[in-house]
Amino acid sequence: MTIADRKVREKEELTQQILAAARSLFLEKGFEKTSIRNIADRIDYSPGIIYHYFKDKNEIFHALHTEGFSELRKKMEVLAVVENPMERLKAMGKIYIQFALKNSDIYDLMFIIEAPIDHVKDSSDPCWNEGSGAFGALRSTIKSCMDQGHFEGHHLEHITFMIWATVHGMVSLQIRKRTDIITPEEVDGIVDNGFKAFLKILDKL
Amino acid sequence: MTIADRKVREKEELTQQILAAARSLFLEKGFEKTSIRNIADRIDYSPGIIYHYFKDKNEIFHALHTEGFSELRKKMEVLAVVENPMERLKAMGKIYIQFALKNSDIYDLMFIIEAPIDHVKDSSDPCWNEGSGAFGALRSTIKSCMDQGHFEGHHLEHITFMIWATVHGMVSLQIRKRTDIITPEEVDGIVDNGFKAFLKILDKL
DNA sequence: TTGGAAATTAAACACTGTTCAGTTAAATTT
DNA sequence: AAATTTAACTGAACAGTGTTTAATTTCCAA
Repeated sequence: MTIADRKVREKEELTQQILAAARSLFLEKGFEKTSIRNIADRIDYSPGIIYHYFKDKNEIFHALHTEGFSELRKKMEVLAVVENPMERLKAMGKIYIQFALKNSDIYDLMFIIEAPIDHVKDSSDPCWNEGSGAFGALRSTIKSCMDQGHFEGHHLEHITFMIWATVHGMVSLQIRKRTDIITPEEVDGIVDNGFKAFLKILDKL
Repeated sequence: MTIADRKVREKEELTQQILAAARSLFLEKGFEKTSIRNIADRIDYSPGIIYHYFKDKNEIFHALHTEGFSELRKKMEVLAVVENPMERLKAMGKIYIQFALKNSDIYDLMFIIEAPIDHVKDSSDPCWNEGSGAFGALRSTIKSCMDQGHFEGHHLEHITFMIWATVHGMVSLQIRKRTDIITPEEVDGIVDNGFKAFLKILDKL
């Protein structure tokens, strides 16, 4: 089986090469402007080969999308040590913002870009799971907050969505350069300051 | 001058024709998938002619972008009658959400799409003005709220950004189809419910 | 009617994602 | 060792994109 094994390994290696090239090109130029030919050029193969490893450009998108979620989840894992759910919630926001602004192109892929994202609707995607996913962690943290008496009178799903949306709104306005105008003087800190204002509000709930 | 006048009129008419075709195609297929040739086909001209009326595709984008802002401003104008600033703020949110969800492609253009939007950074764009723009209205309404004692301890710019981001976050997640997963059972009402939760919070501030 | 300016076109350029008939090389069978 | 099958890979092609430009048509003024 050594030959078959090697073949499998080689195939896996080329898959990874394609993804690595796609990822780096994507970080340089963005998803839209990264072409199949760009990727092929970088790994010294012809454009056609990529279609033997991925159905189309969107499948590459999907692979990077999944990568992004598992990275975000990894960053969230360290928060397991924070016992106080309210403190944990705040820390999650901070980490989320950090992740989004430091990996804005991947965040773009995950939450902003429009794409034939059938798989995004796939609820079985692990990133959404209660146990393993980043969003499950958010929901269950907020649940714990409610168990402690916070967010009284609120529906779990609604408040979860609202909190997510607030943080997403801030970072996505920043990423898509819509913050420059409302506060032309202090663009850099606007997300941080907006988040601080949000925390001040959450503290009262 | 009648001939020169007619020429000017004709030129203006073709400009409007191009914009009308672009707008309708754009609403059908989205900005990215609307091509210069599509627009030219629809008005029975050759593709080249468009470049005599607009510098490039982005200038068409710009024109529609500006249109969108003046429409939003128009919808906001009716709120001048609402005396209570807190009530006015809530009504603004409702109208903003309505506008975004009913004109999601234009909203896309205004706040989500990535584009060489040099003009978006142009702070002189009337849509941002204190007096005439939609954002000025938001800011000054929140200022009035603060004058009445709301949002105590908050910085005007920060709370304005945060409130805007919250509403933007909700509609943009909806528009880009990221809501299906967190609440697969109730997608339709999630923005409304999230907004209601937000209002409940604002009421306490 | 003619000359020139303005409006419009057609063709080209360099790209894009994707497909597919071939070539090439390697593995299996005879 | 030779023949055959299988898989990997290529390169050219297709239909599309935004944009430029040389040529053409249209139209008005002298």
